[in-house]
Order: sequence, then C-alpha cells, then structure tokens
Amino acid sequence: MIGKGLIRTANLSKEAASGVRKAIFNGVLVPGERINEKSLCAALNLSRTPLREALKVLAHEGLVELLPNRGARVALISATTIDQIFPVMAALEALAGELAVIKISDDKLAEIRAEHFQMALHHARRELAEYFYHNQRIHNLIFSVGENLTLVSIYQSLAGQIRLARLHANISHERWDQAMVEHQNILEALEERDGQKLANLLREHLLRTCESLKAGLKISI
Amino acid sequence: MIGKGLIRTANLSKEAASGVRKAIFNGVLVPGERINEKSLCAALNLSRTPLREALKVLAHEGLVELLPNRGARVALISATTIDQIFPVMAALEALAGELAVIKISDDKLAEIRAEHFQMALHHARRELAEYFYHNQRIHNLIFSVGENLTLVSIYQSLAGQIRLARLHANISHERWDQAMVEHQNILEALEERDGQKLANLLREHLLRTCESLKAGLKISI
DNA sequence: CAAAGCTTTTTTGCATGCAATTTTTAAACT
DNA sequence: AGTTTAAAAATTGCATGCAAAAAAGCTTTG
Repeated sequence: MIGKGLIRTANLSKEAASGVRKAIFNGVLVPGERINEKSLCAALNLSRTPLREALKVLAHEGLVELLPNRGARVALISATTIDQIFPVMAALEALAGELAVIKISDDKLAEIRAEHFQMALHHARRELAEYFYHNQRIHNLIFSVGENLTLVSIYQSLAGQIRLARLHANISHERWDQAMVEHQNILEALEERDGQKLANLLREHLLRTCESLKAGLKISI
Repeated sequence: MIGKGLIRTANLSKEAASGVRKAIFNGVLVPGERINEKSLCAALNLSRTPLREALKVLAHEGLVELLPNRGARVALISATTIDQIFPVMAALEALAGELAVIKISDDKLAEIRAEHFQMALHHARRELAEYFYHNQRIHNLIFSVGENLTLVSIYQSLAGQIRLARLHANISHERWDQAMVEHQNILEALEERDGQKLANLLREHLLRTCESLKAGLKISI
C-alpha cells in the first residue's frame, strides 16, 4: 500500500489504537488470542509501524499483553486482576461523586436522569447490551462533571479492562435487579447533592459489581 | 548502525522509554523543550522505531506531549494539571494506606521506619535531593504493601508527573519542616495499624504538598 | 530594518526490508 | 500411533528509506 490519503491529516497510530479497541470489544479479537500484526494491518488498512505503536499503548492500558518475541495478545482479565482493579475504581468513583455534587449543573443532572431512565427501560425489557451502554454513559457523565482529565483518563482505562472482563462473564438476574436499585439510589443522592452519601453508594455499587463479575466469570485463570 | 547486539535479548522500546524517563528527570531534556528524535536516538544508541514507540507510551504516562506533525516535547506540568493530579493521588494514597495497615509485615514496617529515619537525617542536613529520594521510597513502600499492581502502576505514573513538576518548583523551608512532621505522624499511624487515621494523614499530606508545589512553581502556564 | 515571499534543509510519519526468532510442517525414529 | 528432530515458513523486532510537513535560510520589497 502506497500513498494512503496523500495528505497527512490522519494519525494512523491513534486510528490503529481505536480500531484494535473496537475489535476487542466487538469480540473480533478474542481475549487470550494472539494478535497477528499482518492480518490486523490488512484489516485496518495501515502498516505495521503505527499498529505496533498502538499495541504498546494498549498494553499500557491493560487491554493487550506483550510477549517478548511473540508479539501481542488480547489480555485475559483474571479474577485476581479484577480484585485489584475494583478497589481502585471504587476509590476513584467515590472521588468523582464528591466532585460531582459540588460542580454538577441542572442540565447535566437532567442528562444523567434521562440516561438513567433509558437504562431502566432496557433493564425492564431485559436488553443487556443496551442497558450496559447507558450504564456506562451514566458513570462517564458523573466522572466528566469533575472536569478532571487525570481522573477521567484513569477511569476510562480501568473501565476498558472491566468491559473486557465482562465479555467472559454472565450476570445473574438477581444482581441485575439489585444494580438497578443501587442506581436509583445513586441518582437520588446526586439529586440531593449529598456527596458523602453518593461516594458511599458508588463505592458499594462498584464492590458488589466486582463480586458479581468474579462470580460470573466463565473462564477462570 | 547495523547489527546491534546480534542476539535479540533487549527490548529496545522499553530501554528507550526508561532512557527518556531518566533524561527527563536528570534535566537532560528540559520540560517544554522539543524532542529531536535523531539526536535522542544517537544518545540512546537505537533507531527511531523503538524510540517512537516509547514516546507514545510516555505520552500516555503524561511525561511527554505529542504535537501532530511536530513530534514530541517534554510535558510542562501546569498548576491546573497539578490541581487535577493531586486529588486523584490523595484518593489513591488513602486507599493504599487502608490496605497497608491490614497487610503490612513487621519486616516491611521496619524497612519503612529505616527509610523514614534516613529521610529525617537528610532533612536535618538540608539535603533536598536525598530527602526526596527516601521520601519517594517510603511512599512506594506503602503502596507496594497492598500488592495491587493496578494501584501501584497508576501511582507510579502520577508520581512521575509530580516529579517532573518539581523540577520547576521551589520548596520553602517551612513546608519542608511541616512535611517532615506529617511524615512522623504517618509513620506513627502505620505503627498503630490505624487505617482510617493513616488514610486521612496521607490525604492531608498530599493536599498540602499540592498547595506548596503550586506556590513554588517557577514557571506558570 | 522589518516583513513577506521564496528556496533549501531538517524533521516527522509511515512503509518497507531484513535478520533473529518462533511456529509449523514434514520426516525419521521408537 | 506418538515422540523426537530437522527443515521450511511465518512472524516478530528493529533499521532504514521516502514523501509530506515544518523549520531555517535567503532574497526581495515596502
């Protein structure tokens, strides 16, 4: 492949990173599976250099593991890793909650409320993928209120690993229902601007999610 | 340069990353300064490919900024960034402290105590660089007790950014003395295995360090 | 003398090439 | 058949080459 777009506007290594992320989350690349650079380059329509740069970054994000002289493979998130990620996530969510109640605008709150009810709808209809989509949006919105880029980017990275772990996990109906109740309480604490309460609810929500996720792992390492 | 070491044992992109990190912390590469790939390659004795992979990772770590079509430059940590990093650090330190009191062994505690007194010695002698070295070791040791790789690696990355910011900052004698007192209290809380107290002390210590660091910035952006 | 346009040089972003290493395949042996 | 060994193919890690872009020098002009 020669020429590409001729004008240098794209950032191929960023494109590669987001392409690989998508492939991982869509299940095109399976956790634990070796990543073949050549075929992935063909799929993404770029050369090995930007792909390899992207893999290094993704390894840093925890989505990929690098094996010396054997390239990369999609990370397999073990129960041990989940156990390590969640306490950190919980601490960060608590912080995000405390910041959020101070800074949140009525508009943003309305946005979160809207997402909440969308999520509730999909919960009622038992549409898991859609439920998770809105669930993720709610947590992202709460984090974004704090306007703390460091906080957000660390959260994104951890959330990515959790999302990857979920590809291999079942969620029970009981846990799903319970999570929905927890989210109702989270929304209320946010509306009351009660930072301490919100922080605690978020922390507990996360820790329960952690337990459920570990219990639901289809593959254990 | 052809051949290199002939046997593939090194990981050049990792070497590049640690080489650049060292250069940044030693002041060989100045914050805000453009990084010239060619000359840095020569200094590190490797080619551009591994160096560029390293720069991508370092950008992810916050030590380097990537400018489209203009390569990389050493990050300039602004007061705003510091304001964002510290609350996150404080939350993580608090978590680390809570984990530490649960898990710490007598040996590890003795190790921390030893570092503490080394630090106190350098404080008494007003040897700043040595003081910071042991200071950093204490915080690292506290984090390592939790045996949480996620926590440690996030901490390392944030600590790196703070260390970079400090290259441009003065510390007042008053703050230095106060920090030493705070560390005395931290050690006591650790010896008492009082997780809540330790968490609070670490949080406060961090937040005060943040204020002092911002106040001491020689360059503000 | 500064500013605006050029030309030249340097530097970056990416593709490609090549040797070291791993993986696969095939053959020989037990 | 299953295991071991050797050859072939594929894959990785890194160096290098080349075009696009940016920066540095010139020259010209107000």
